[in-house]
Amino acid sequence: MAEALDVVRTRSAFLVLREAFYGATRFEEFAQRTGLSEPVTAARLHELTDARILEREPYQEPGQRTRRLYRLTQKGSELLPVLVALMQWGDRWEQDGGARVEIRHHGCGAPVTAQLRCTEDHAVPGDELDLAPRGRAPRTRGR
Amino acid sequence: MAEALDVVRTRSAFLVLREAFYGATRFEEFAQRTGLSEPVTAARLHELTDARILEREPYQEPGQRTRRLYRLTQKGSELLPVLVALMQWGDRWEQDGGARVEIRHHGCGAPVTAQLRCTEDHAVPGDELDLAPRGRAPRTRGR
DNA sequence: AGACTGACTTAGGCATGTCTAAGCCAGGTA
DNA sequence: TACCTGGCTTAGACATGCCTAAGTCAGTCT
Repeated sequence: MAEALDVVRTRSAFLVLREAFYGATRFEEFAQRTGLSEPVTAARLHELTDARILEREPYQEPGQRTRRLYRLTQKGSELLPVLVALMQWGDRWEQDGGARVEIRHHGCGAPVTAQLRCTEDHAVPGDELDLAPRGRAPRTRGR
Repeated sequence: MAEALDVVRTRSAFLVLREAFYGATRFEEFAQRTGLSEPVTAARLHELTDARILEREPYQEPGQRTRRLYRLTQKGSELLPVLVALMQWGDRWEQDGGARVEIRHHGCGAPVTAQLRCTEDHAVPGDELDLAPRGRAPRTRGR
């Protein structure tokens, strides 16, 4: 899980990723929205691109020079449940201020949450979960 | 979401939290399993306790002095979907080595995943999601 | 009483993350 | 041609994260 951790570990990487999900594509968009300095923004965009979480593509607006935009790859998009789960938890438990983000199903408009399901499609509460790390006895946690 | 980020941000905090889910309760268990040094382990346990993600409780084994054990609070337990989503992504995309953790439904034995669902109980793929940030992130330069 | 042990704390140091300030470069505009 | 602008890179400094080594302290065992 080392790489997964790296992606979310630093504040800056997380913010860049979050803005990618919100729809940022240009360098300056990332820098402004995240509030990060330009060097850090550049470094994170490179790292995320190297990790194939973002990809770069040249584009050109009329009367403008060619530029590069950054967009999420498939691998990057699949981090969405992590982000959603984090936001959800923050909204529920964080003291200062309520929800900052609305997450809704585009089709039906209903709010979206990240939840645990088994492949038999049962909703799985925390105390019905077996977490079995390599080599150790399974333990049930929760509540 | 600042606090949610803090919880997962540093490597050490994440590892401590992960071991709490795996079932660690004693100081030395945390230190050994995470591989963190004692000072860092102590600092993270304190911070997580202050954040009410863990709670301490004195206990005593026969013939032993009283000790404290650390366990997840309700608030802490609800971080589980975040962890599961991260592990799942890591197992799917990480190069070196396959799945390190098995996550199963205790009742039926089926593997568990974190997935996005709306309150109408539709499974929500990434491209059917409306992410609408309410109010832009303030520029927080200078920490 | 004195040694032992688990659970920490303190001190000091290197590595990493982030910042500001300044510079560079390519392409379009005047 | 010279200038301007977006998109970076470089340099230097400070803050934080993590480490090792060593010390402290409360209770148990002999």
